[in-house]
Amino acid sequence: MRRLLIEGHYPPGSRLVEERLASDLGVSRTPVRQALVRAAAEGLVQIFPNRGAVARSFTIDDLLEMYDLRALLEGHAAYLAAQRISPQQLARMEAAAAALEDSLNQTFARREDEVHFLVEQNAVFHQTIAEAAGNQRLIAMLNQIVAVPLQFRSFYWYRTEERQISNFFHRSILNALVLGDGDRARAMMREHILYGRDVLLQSRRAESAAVASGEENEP
Amino acid sequence: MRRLLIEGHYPPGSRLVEERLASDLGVSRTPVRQALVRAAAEGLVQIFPNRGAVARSFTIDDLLEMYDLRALLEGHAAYLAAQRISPQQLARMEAAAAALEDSLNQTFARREDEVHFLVEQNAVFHQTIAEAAGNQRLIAMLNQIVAVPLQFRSFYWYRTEERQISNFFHRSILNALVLGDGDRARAMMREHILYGRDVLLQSRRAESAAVASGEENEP
DNA sequence: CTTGGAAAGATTGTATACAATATACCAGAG
DNA sequence: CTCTGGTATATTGTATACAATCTTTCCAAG
Repeated sequence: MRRLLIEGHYPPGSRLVEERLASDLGVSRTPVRQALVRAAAEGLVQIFPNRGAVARSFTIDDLLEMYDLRALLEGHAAYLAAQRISPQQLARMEAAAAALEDSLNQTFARREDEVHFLVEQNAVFHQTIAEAAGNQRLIAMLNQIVAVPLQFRSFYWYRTEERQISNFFHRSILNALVLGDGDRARAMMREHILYGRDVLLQSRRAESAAVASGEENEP
Repeated sequence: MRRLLIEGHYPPGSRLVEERLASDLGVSRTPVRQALVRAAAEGLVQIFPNRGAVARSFTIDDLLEMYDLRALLEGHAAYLAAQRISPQQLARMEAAAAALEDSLNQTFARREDEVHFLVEQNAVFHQTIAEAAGNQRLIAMLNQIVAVPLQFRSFYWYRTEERQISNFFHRSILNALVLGDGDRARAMMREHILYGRDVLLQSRRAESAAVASGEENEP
């Protein structure tokens, strides 16, 4: 809920003074505090006793940790889904995969709209698998992990080549699920996520290097 | 923190009225609310908007879900630990395993003390592996999952045969870690946990049956 | 006897006030 | 000029008061 506000608006590492948040949101400190406690439990902010909260910043190691767990959990979800997924759920995934493919030939009014659409359809694809796995706690854990890198990975959706590879993985996973082959579904899902991780890290490293060198020789 | 209070004191499914908790703990509603929000984020209680919180009750299916995830996560932790564990950590695990073995021949003043000791040493063994895996988020996730069934599994520690088998698994895991064999460590950890699951479920089912049949033909 | 609805009671959600704690700033001594 | 100590300010932690919402009860009509 407040997650969206925190993710986008407040830069990582910045102090979150309760009174300021309260006036920003037009409420008093009480509900703000609750939201902070909750966000802290989800790992989005850190609360230091008597010293307030800061928007949690994520290092490269943090991202590695999260992607490692995501590969494990989503791989497992895909494995379980292969035995239990319903025709309706398969249809929804099929539609999402097709939408992601079609979008390569579509043109959007604004780049933001396009990214938003891609993130949305991708979420449908992955959430349907988690749902089909039929483990509520698994879903909850994935929600915690998947949400975090969203603030970074927008760039991911800008490059055509990565999108094509991503689409290919989606089709492979879908195919394995249709065949009920849990092992293949898991393997493909793992690769899909670890590939996404590598793209993200490559980009982050390039970014850091650009910043380090002064960031003025860019095209 | 409040977790301990909730686990032991308030029966699952009971309403947690804020004012009552406040007077029980000698504080006002404000900190109680925060604790409830936090506990809800951790899955220990459920909060229904405008209708208050209830101590979450866990069905057999919930336990199956948790053990499934625990096998996945701890198995993964054991796999990672095989490559990274330090001699100090191995020594700590060795000591815990030995303590669990020795306790079979020891006699305790009270049964409660014995169970407490066993749970403690077992926690050291498992937490050291999670720690050696070197993934903070993995540790956090395991803490959430492992804590919950503690309210049920005390019975587990009463039977000699199960304890011997559990000790055997501990030795197998330890041996695999010493050899740096991640695959074996993962396989043994998975079996260890799934065996624990089966024992727990068997007991729960027997319990339900006893309740259903009137619970008066018991020795 | 059952059912609909309104009022009373109980409980949660929010705002505000005050106390406790940490941080920043300034003065004075070394 | 630097370091130490104290005071002032800012911010968090808690308590209490009030508003919003839900639940229960009771009464009347069918």
